[in-house]
Amino acid sequence: MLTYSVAEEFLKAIGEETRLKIISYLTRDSFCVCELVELLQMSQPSISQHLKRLRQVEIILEERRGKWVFYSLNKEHELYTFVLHLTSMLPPKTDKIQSLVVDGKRILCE
Amino acid sequence: MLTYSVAEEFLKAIGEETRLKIISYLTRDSFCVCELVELLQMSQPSISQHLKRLRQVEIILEERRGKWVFYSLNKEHELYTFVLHLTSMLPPKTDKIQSLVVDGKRILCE
DNA sequence: TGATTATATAAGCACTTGATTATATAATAA
DNA sequence: TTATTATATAATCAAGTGCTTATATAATCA
Repeated sequence: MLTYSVAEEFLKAIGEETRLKIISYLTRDSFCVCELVELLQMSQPSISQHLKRLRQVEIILEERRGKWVFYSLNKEHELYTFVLHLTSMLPPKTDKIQSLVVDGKRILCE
Repeated sequence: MLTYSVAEEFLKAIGEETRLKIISYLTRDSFCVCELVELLQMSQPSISQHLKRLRQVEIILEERRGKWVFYSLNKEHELYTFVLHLTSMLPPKTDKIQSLVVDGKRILCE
């Protein structure tokens, strides 16, 4: 059972356009920070700060692989299905991901 | 289909402890402002401002009856079931409502 | 080792938020 | 009509938000 305070924290964490887009991307696959920078066309510090906010409510998980840190959705989270329900109502972000793949830039930082 | 911007606005509107509690009360019944003031133990202007915020995203409806303005959940809202899903995970607010009824204060302003 | 790449963090700043106090508006009661 | 009750709005202010720029940390490469 959630508390009202925890629900507030969670909704504030996901209730921002950039963070909603990040979550939407992560429903498709896991991505490293530099890929999200490319997909969202925002500065790296800004993306890192948004990821931190999402990490704080534990809706995303991080995993370092060499130079890169990959982020994924936390499928064990109490509100994971709730998040999926929401993102299912939002425009899918598949097109931009496909562009990355086609351009051979699935990891494009270097 | 929602837009990311509309989803952000909506989550910001419901993502606040007092507003979540208001919504939770409204899943049980409709209430006038003065009842919500009593239930939530907050100032009348503060409650009115929270109600305004919820009205702006149209998740609640208002209806004047004499001196009182009653608020209810908008069951036609695109995100109504989403909201019910969320409140179902939060502690129910039935006890406090029952106290009002027992005290014969279901409309206690005057 | 030093240079490069990837990511995180800190400081600064404009903007938003949520409370309070004061006041305006709307309906009813005397 | 005037007084009272219910609700909405406005002004103020401290705290939070999200961006930018600058810098720190972490891993890899030459």
